[in-house]
Amino acid sequence: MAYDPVARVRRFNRAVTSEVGALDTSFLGRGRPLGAARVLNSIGRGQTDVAVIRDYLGLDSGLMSRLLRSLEEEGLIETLPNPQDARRRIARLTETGRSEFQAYEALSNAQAKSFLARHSRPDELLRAMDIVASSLRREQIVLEQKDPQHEDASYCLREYYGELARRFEKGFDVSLSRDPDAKDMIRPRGAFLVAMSDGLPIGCVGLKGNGGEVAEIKRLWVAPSARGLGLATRLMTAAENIARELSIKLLRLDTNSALPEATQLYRGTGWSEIDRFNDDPYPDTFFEKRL
Amino acid sequence: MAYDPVARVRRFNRAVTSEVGALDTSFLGRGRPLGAARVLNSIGRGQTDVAVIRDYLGLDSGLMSRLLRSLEEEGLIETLPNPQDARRRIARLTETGRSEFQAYEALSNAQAKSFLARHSRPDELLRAMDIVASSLRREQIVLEQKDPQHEDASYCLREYYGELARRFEKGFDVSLSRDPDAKDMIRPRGAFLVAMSDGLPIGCVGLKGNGGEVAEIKRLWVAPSARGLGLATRLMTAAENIARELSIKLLRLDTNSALPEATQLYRGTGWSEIDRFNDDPYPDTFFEKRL
DNA sequence: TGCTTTGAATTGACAGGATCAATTATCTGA
DNA sequence: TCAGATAATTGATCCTGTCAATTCAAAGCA
Repeated sequence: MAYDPVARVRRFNRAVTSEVGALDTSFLGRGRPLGAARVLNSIGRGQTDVAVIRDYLGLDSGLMSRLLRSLEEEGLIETLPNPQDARRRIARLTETGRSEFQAYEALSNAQAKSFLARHSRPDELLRAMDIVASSLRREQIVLEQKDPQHEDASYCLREYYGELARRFEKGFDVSLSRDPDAKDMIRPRGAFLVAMSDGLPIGCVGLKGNGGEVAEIKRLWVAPSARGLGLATRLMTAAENIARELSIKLLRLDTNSALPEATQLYRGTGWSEIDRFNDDPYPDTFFEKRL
Repeated sequence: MAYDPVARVRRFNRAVTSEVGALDTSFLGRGRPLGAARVLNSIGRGQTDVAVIRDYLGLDSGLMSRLLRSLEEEGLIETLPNPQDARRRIARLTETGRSEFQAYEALSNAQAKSFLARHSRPDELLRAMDIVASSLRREQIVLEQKDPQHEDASYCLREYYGELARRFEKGFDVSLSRDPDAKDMIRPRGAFLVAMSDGLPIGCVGLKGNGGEVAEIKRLWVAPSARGLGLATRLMTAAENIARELSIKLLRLDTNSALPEATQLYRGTGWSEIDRFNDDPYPDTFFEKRL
């Protein structure tokens, strides 16, 4: 019944190759070749290390060097040797560069806004774009340890609570649940991992310890737009590895049968079901894993 | 609660610009620059008119000329003047060119397939890619008059019936409905329009006439991946214009209150609700519009 | 400490892609 | 029939991206 999947992927590829060309030339709107504009943008977005930018943009080192030189001649950036390693160089915007970067930002934002404004269901469109972007850049998803009160972490937690509220028959009220103390999810007692995809938080997991040999896995969540990429497994593996580093011998977790994909994940990755070990009103299924 | 929409659009843009670069170089896998490969592909996909290809790929005419020359030197294509207009040229594949094109096709298909295979929810991903592709190329959506029994038309109709079955409480059985005779939706009695987006049918509408001054609008459908682009309005306007060409004075249609977006569209575009005018078991709301 | 190896950035050389302007051939409409 | 418009080609030129050679600095090792 559905159209050939391969044809649909290729249609997508054609759409982006032809539209991204147009997107590129719009960067030329300020009279600067695309390469230079991309470098300027990376620096403006906070990258300072030349090698990191080169790597991120996939540029040849010779070309990178020339692009930096031309931006320098325009007075937009200045480069200086990295104090830690004098072979490397770091770049930063000058005052002029900062305002030029702001001009690009304004253009890009306006373009993005007008793209959304032309659509009468922007939420649907954004959801779709998130799915595609996460999938295209799945190799670039990085797991970062963050404070559970960090903005990215609390974004994930809010999304997680929202999803529980939708999926549990009786809803979900975090104040009735055994909300873990943030300190228990920070080293050395535990950890909190956030999966970041190009600046967007798309998943998280908490390792809640008490200094002893038993710890709990909490708050495993993957954004709907990032499901199917194996991210939950990756988060769990990373959390287990941190637990081993912290000399934890036994991990436990609770979950709810209204989240069958989670239960299935645990069963498939070496967890075994155990009896209830707390009086939290929400979970109905309990697991442990010996490390 | 949701992340800044503009940031999400820009994240998408970064994802495709960086991945499309990789996609480009993969085209180089056969030792031919991207431009030449794209031209070869367009010709292989059935485009013959050089100016049309140039326009579609957004190439400079000088560059296009050189690319054609190099493909000709490789023995992959031959060009000859357009018999209708000797200023223009048409291009077609030679036997060698055809097999080279097939090699590209095989590579592209394999790449698309492996992209999907890396995802454990390919249907979700495809749906998202369809939404994005339709939105990016909304300007390129064309409405074509087709026989209702044409493959693209019947694909739309099957999807349409499937959607009715899902949305009507009692389901939908086309054999119980007043299925219009295909001949009534072909000129000179009527017409059937299919909205095509780069080869994929994404919407349709039927104009069912009987040779007189009254006709009916039937089978208005827009693919879920193309909603929000104003396509339904565009299809309706086109159908009305064809009706005027056919000297039709009054249009009628029936619909169901389970499809509120349709009812809303009709109310907003000059249709007025009337009494039931047929005994079809499915519709419960009826409209007419004087042309 | 001196030596070798490795890594980062720069520079020159060069192939190829992209753009502009001029030219030729052809078509269209007055 | 002729002026103006359009399509393709060609030459000139600039820019981009790549390769290889060079310089300078860091890291590892005897």
